[in-house]
Amino acid sequence: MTISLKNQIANGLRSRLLANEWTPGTRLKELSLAQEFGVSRGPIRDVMLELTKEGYLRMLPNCGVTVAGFPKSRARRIYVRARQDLEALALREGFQRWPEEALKKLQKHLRLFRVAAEGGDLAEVIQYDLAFHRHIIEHYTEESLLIVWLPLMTTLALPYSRHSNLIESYEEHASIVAALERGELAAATRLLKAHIQ
Amino acid sequence: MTISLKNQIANGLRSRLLANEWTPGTRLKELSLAQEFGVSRGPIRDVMLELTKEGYLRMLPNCGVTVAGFPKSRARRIYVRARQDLEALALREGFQRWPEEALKKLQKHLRLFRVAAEGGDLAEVIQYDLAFHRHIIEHYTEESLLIVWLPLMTTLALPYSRHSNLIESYEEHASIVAALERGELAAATRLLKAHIQ
DNA sequence: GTTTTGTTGATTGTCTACAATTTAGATGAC
DNA sequence: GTCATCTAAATTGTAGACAATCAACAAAAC
Repeated sequence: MTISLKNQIANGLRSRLLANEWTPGTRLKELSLAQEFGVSRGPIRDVMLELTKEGYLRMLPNCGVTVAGFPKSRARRIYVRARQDLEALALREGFQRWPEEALKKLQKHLRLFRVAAEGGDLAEVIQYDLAFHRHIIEHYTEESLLIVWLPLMTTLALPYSRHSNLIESYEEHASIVAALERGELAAATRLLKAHIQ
Repeated sequence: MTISLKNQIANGLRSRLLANEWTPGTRLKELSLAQEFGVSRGPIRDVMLELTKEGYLRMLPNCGVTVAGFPKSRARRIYVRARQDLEALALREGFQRWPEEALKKLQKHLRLFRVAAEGGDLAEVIQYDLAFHRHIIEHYTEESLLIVWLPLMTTLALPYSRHSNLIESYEEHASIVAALERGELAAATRLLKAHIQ
C-alpha cells in the first residue's frame, strides 16, 4: 500500500507553503516544479489545481499560479466556529463508534508530533499538527467533512507561525489525547474546541 | 473577452450535476466526457479535479470519479450557520462600500432568475440561484470568501430539489433585493439569513 | 520624448501516445 | 455449484511534443 505520487507531491508542497517557504505573490512555474520533483508537468498541474481549490494558491488563466497570502480575515470568527463545531462533531461521533481505533491513531500522530516538536522543525510540526486534526475529521466516516474542512484549515493556517514554542503546541494536543485515554469524551471535546482559535 | 474552455465545461457539468442528471454513484469516464465535449482528456481531468474539490464528485486513485450524493448530513446545521454568517458578512460589507453597483448586479440576476422560474426550468433556476448568492460573496472583494463558500454551497445543494414551486424561491430572493432598494440593509441581511436553511 | 506597434522568448493550454493499474469475464480446481 | 486464479479489455496515470497565449523589450512613428 503505497501513497500515490500526486499525494506525496501535494503533501510536500502543503507543508512548505504553510511554513512560508515562498512569500505571497511568488509565481510557481510548472516546469520548474516538475524538474524539482522529477516528474512531468501533468501531475504537477493536478497538484496545482488541488492546492488552488484548497486556498493555498491563486490561479489565473494563462498566467500561472501564485502563492496566496493569509491575510487577517474578517471572516475568521466564522471560520473558527465552523472548524470547532466540525471537529467536535467528528471527535464525538467517531470516538463513540470506534474508540480504540480512534485512540490508537491519535496516539501514533501524537508521538510523531512530539519528535518533530523536540527537533524544532517548524515545517514538520505543521505537517503533524495538520495530520492530527485531519485524522479526527477523516475518522468520522459517515460522511466526508473533508471537503469543507480542508479550505477552512488553509484559511486559518496563520496561527501556526505564531507558535514560538512548539512544545506548547504539542502539549495542547497531548492533553486532548490524555482526556480521551481517561474516557472523558466531553472534556476532550471541550479541550479540542478551546485549542482551535 | 471569452470564457475559458475549462470553465465552460465546468459550468455545464455543475449545472447538470445539480439537476441530478446522474444518480449518485454513477462513474464518469474521462474518455466519454472528452468525446462528448470534443476535447482531449487533459482539460476533462482538470475539470474532474475541480468538481471533486467542490464536492460534486468523489475521486479514487486509479478508479476514476463517481457522482457524489447529497446525504442528509449531521453537519448540516454547522454548514447552514457558516453560510448564513458568510453571506451576511459579504452583503453587509459589500453593500456599504458599493451600494449602487451591488444593487445593479443583484437586480440583473434577479431578472434572469424570474425568467427561468416562470419558464419552469429547474436546471436554469438552480444556475441563477447559485449565481445570485455567488455574486453576494464575490462582491465582497477585501478577501476571497469563495474558497470556503463553494464547497459549503455544494454540500447544502439538496434543498434545491425541494422547491416544488420555483416562483416561491424567486420571491424570497426578490424580497431581499426589495429591502436593499429601500435602503434597509439590516432587514435585507435578516431576510437573507432566513432564506438560507 | 512619448506612444504605438512588432518581434522574441517564455509559459501555459491541449493533444497524442505509452505505461501502469484495475475491472470483468472466462477457465479451472475443489 | 462455488470459489479462486488467470487473462484480456478497459481505464486511469504519466510523459513528451506541439499550439496558443502572454509579457517584455526594441524599434519606429508621431
